[in-house]
Amino acid sequence: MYRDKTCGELRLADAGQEVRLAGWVQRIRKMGGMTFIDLRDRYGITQIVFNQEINADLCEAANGLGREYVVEITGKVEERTSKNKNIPTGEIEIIASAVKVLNKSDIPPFTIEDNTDGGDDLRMKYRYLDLRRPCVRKNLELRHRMAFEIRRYLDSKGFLEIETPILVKSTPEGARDFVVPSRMNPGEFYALPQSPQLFKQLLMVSGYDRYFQIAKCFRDEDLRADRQPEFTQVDCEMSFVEQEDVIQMFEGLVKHIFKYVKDIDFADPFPRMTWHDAMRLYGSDKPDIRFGMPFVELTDLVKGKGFAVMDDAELTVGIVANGCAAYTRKQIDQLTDFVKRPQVGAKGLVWVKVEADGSIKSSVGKFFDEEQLRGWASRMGAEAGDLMLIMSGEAMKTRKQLCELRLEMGNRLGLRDKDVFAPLWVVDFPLFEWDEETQRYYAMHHPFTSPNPEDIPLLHSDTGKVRATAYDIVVNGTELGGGSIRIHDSELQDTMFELLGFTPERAREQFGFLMDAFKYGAPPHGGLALGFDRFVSILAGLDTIRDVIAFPKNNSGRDVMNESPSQLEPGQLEELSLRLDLPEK
RNA sequence: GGUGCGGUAGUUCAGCCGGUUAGAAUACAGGCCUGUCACGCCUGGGGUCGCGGGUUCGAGUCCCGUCCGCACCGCCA
Repeated sequence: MYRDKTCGELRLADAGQEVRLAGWVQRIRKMGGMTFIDLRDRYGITQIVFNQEINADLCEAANGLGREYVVEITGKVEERTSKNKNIPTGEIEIIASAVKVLNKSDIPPFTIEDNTDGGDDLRMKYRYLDLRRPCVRKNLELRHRMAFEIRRYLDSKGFLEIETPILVKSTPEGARDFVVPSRMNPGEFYALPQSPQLFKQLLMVSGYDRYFQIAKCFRDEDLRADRQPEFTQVDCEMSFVEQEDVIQMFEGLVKHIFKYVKDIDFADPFPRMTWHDAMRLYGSDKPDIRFGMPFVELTDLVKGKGFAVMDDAELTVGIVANGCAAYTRKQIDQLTDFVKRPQVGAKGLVWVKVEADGSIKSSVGKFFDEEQLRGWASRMGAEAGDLMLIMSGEAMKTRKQLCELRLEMGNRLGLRDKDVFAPLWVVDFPLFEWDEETQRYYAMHHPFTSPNPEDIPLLHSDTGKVRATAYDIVVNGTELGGGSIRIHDSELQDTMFELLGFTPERAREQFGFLMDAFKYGAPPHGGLALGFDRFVSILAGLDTIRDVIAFPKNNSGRDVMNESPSQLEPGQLEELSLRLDLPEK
């Protein structure tokens, strides 16, 4: 052993002990006659002292150390004469009697501390150094503790963790697959799983009525701050359950983890909102309900007054920003620019101020008289000092645009506190989504999602209206997870495939094994998957999941540390019977 | 595929309306300093201004292209 204590554990009570520590040199402070070294490991920092008068050679050796050298220190724990209250070991220091350099280090390209001088790009290139920083380490520690506690909790509820394959069959539905060529089966490919969906349903057929897995999933789509091509889900499935049972079970898990990590108690059940209400009131299927500012529709009030924008619009809808009537022209212009950005894509923004003295000012005074505008204010509940922000256009688009504006106003008004958590179940999702381009229905969730039993008669007559037995759990505007009750009846499954435009042959080719399995006594079942990376990042108060993943990919799906993806040797391609056909540059 | 922002010292950045030898902080090296803990003070080294082309008497600065990074839209059942 190179050490008998860590750099984080020694306290005043240990004074007098002879100890051996090992770690990295965080910082050297040379005072002339004496030298201080901050020695760092995973557990903390301990100050080592060298004194010219006591041991000149040793002090000289300490002066020769550099940042991030790996050293073994032997010495005696002593009470400090001047204590440092900022660190747990700040009451003691080690009077060194021996120093052994276990390894030297080049000068690191950035400083190894929470307030590093390194940019994101550089930190990713030297991720192994970045991971030495306490704030990054804490995120991975949190991730570990959450994974551990989720396993413990689900185990206590009788769930079995069962691993499912990583090399699976490619399916055309859903996200793009990552594919892996099969050497032994030339011209054929595996896919990496987008989720263990089909396997967990098969496990239900097999009678493993409570399954879970902390599973790596893969999707070959473009990245975002909260989207990586490989990510982790807490994937679960239960048999003999209805929607309510699944919601109860995983609300329990989420509450437990909030209590465990944050010591937050949610006394009441999480609120629930239908998908329809979420879209109507917040313009999003994952509303951030840390703050109000719900949408209020004005379509009927604004038509026929000669304002073409609103006359022609399918929907006119607004929000009230409390206390923002004092916004300057410049501030309102900023909001207008915000919604006109290509990412939001609105044509413009109508505003109405109810001034502090009760008078009305607006950008549409030419078209609407004061009485009409007061009618808007009364419908929207705007009072003196409030600002109404109103948008018009095609219904779904306008809702999405106003949703962006609402979140922006939430940010501006400081209503999106990272330490406040507002979980929410969104239920009654539509089963199908119409796609204009291909002129067909797609499964909003996936093709195994069961319709709401009440809506089964509508399947053929009013397909778009059919509700799914599907539910999402949303926290602070982030989709934390989602699930559904699955179809366990092969006849209903056939109907689904038919409505989704699968020929029976194609359905059989893609999902034959599942359809076969369902012939042999499939129990009613359903489940849910939680985005584990997102869960950790929400609890860590981070905007990006990259900081809770040890070795994440960058914006272009590259690992800048090991420079993957990379080209193959020609021999490898040959072995796989593959030839490249790259476009000319 | 698209939009926006960025790329200047090891690092983080400043550099105006194009004009002398491209700066600061930090890191690094040397020196001084016996109670520091973001120690302090002095000195010093360090630049392919991402790359290519263009405009100009003159380009870090303007234009075009390209590469890279970040955020977002599309995409993500």
